[in-house]
Amino acid sequence: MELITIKDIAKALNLSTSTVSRALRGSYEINPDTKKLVIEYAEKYNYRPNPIALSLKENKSRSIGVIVPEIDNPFFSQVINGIEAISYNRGYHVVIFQSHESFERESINLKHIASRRVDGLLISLAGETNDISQLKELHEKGMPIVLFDRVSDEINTHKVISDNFEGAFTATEHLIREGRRRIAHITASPYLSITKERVKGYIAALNKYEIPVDKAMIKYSNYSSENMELIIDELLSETNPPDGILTVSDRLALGCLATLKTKNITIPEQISIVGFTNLKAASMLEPALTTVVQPSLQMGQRSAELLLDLIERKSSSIPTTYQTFKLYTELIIRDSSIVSI
Amino acid sequence: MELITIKDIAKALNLSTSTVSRALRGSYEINPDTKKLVIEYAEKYNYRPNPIALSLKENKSRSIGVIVPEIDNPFFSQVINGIEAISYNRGYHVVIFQSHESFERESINLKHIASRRVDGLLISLAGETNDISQLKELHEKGMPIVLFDRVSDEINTHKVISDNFEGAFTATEHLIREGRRRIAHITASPYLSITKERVKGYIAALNKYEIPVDKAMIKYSNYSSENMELIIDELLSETNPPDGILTVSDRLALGCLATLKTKNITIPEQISIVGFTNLKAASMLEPALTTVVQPSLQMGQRSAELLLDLIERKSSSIPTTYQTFKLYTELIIRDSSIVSI
DNA sequence: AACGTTATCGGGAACGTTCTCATCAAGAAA
DNA sequence: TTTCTTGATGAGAACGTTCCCGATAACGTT
Repeated sequence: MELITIKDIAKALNLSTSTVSRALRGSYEINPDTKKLVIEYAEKYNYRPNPIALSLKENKSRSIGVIVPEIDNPFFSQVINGIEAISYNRGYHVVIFQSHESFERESINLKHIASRRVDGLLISLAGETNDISQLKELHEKGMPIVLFDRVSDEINTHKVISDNFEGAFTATEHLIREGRRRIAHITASPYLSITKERVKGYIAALNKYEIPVDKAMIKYSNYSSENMELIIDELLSETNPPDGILTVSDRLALGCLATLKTKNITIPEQISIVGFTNLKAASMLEPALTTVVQPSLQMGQRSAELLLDLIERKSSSIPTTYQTFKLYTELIIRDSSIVSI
Repeated sequence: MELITIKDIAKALNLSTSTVSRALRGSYEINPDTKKLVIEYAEKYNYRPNPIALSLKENKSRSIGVIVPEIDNPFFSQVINGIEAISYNRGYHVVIFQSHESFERESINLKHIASRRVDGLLISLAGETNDISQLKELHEKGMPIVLFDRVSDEINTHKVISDNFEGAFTATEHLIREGRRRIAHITASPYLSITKERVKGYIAALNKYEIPVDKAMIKYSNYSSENMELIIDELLSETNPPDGILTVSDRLALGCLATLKTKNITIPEQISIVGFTNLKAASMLEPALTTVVQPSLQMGQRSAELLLDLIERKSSSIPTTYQTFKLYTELIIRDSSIVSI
């Protein structure tokens, strides 16, 4: 029932714990006979080293923490998939935390992590988060941290992001080339890096085609559906309503689509839509949704690799120069944005 | 930079570790002045108890392991969401493992978990898994385990499942009432409990309406899309091809829909479709997909509650009688299965 | 004056490992 | 013979806590 320990083996075999420990890890200075004896006994009674004792001794847990806004979100669950794959291969465990877009919740999670049950941290900032001093402090205390997707300039460490500017630019340009001139942009929390970068890409595309930028066409949304209803209403009641919408995130794209449908607005005829989303069902939506897809799996893999390198390098105290890795997005054009024929 | 320990405090304040420890946990037998001194010092230098040391001492980690086939799957990510919510509230951490439907991978994960870095285990079996002796052994060794969704009769512990029989029965009956008489069933691995129960529900519905059961209409699939292509081809090349399909799981429903579309088969006219899926986009698919939705979030919550109760009861060694909790499914009827008007 | 209380505190074992130092016998070199 | 290697093993500290036992002083009781 209970797991056997090195002490138990030592007692049973009339050896010292030192000898057993060495025999188990195949030290050369142990008599082959003794070694065999110990190993066979360990085998027989299914000895497993206690990872917690190891952790205490070596002051590391071989596990990493991951804080995401929402696990039940295709983008993030794909990222976590990537993280898990790499971590698994390198012998680390993945401990999941959700911030639910809440600063307070994120803060509490960080506190847990600060009492280092984990060797490193992978985090994508919550929508509410405007102050990352706690994260910085943790980093300064020596915790290896890699930020992904929703990052911050205020902290100097590795970051892995999508090329949000390019993605938004290309998507907006596509809408323009399809003849749209009044393009709205529904995006997430204004604090988020992804938001800022995408807004920039959106504006840059408008500028390139000399289309005036109208602040009223840029809407910041949290993720509730009532909110989406409100936003769409606002946009439609403009004297000059939009003929195209660029939407950010899986949830917003879906919400936007649903809301427009209830209002019997034809897509793409009346309004074209492009989403930033990793929905696998995007091609089978009605209408098939044009989307900017992000390399979510790769983002998870890359982030995990960087973090684990950081963790393992830390011990050898090689100084590191931090970098920001930008992954390419891809615009997949489908019915929701094809007007011209 | 480094975290401070009780020893550090003791040294700095010229006290013993015992006193510091007691002061920190507010023991009555400590002089209020001393207590105040210690607490202020701890506060100032941001003392955090080392959870690993606690774990070693108390022989528990305050974290639970979760093994799911695939985290990047709406159903499971919703379940994990529920698990995380409960665990968070009760002060436990969630460690994620994926089996990728592979028995070997599941087995390796179980091995990791066996060297108990976790206090309990939540698991949904892999599609390949036919032999759960390892899981049973782990359970017999005293590891609290709760199975969810994909369970097994061979192990006696708490289980949380959807009413798969009822779900499949209702869905099949719905197709029959819509006039379908030749109903195929595309399902998952034959080893899985969910598969067996749903097949039973499907057959029971056919029996009720005295429709003959044709083994050729029941297809077991893994999750690759080539496989789906093959299955659909087989079904269509029957002398008596199906006019309705009941599909299990998010992935299969989506794959089935996509494949039928490429073959230009009209839904629901030529073939009606009902999926077992938790896709949020189901209502916006083309056509809107009739689905049996499972209470995934609740399943996660319930499972976590049961497991944590088990863990905390274990210490007081109150004997437990194990139960299987069945959660209700809901059939949401949409365009993909409505023929009659 | 001898003893019991009470209030505070310290010593040290224990959790499971690893690792640094011994220790000790046997054989080799002087 | 004496000293030096070499091979094989054990003792014990350390990682950070908690907790069981004392220990010590300052009192109060007889």
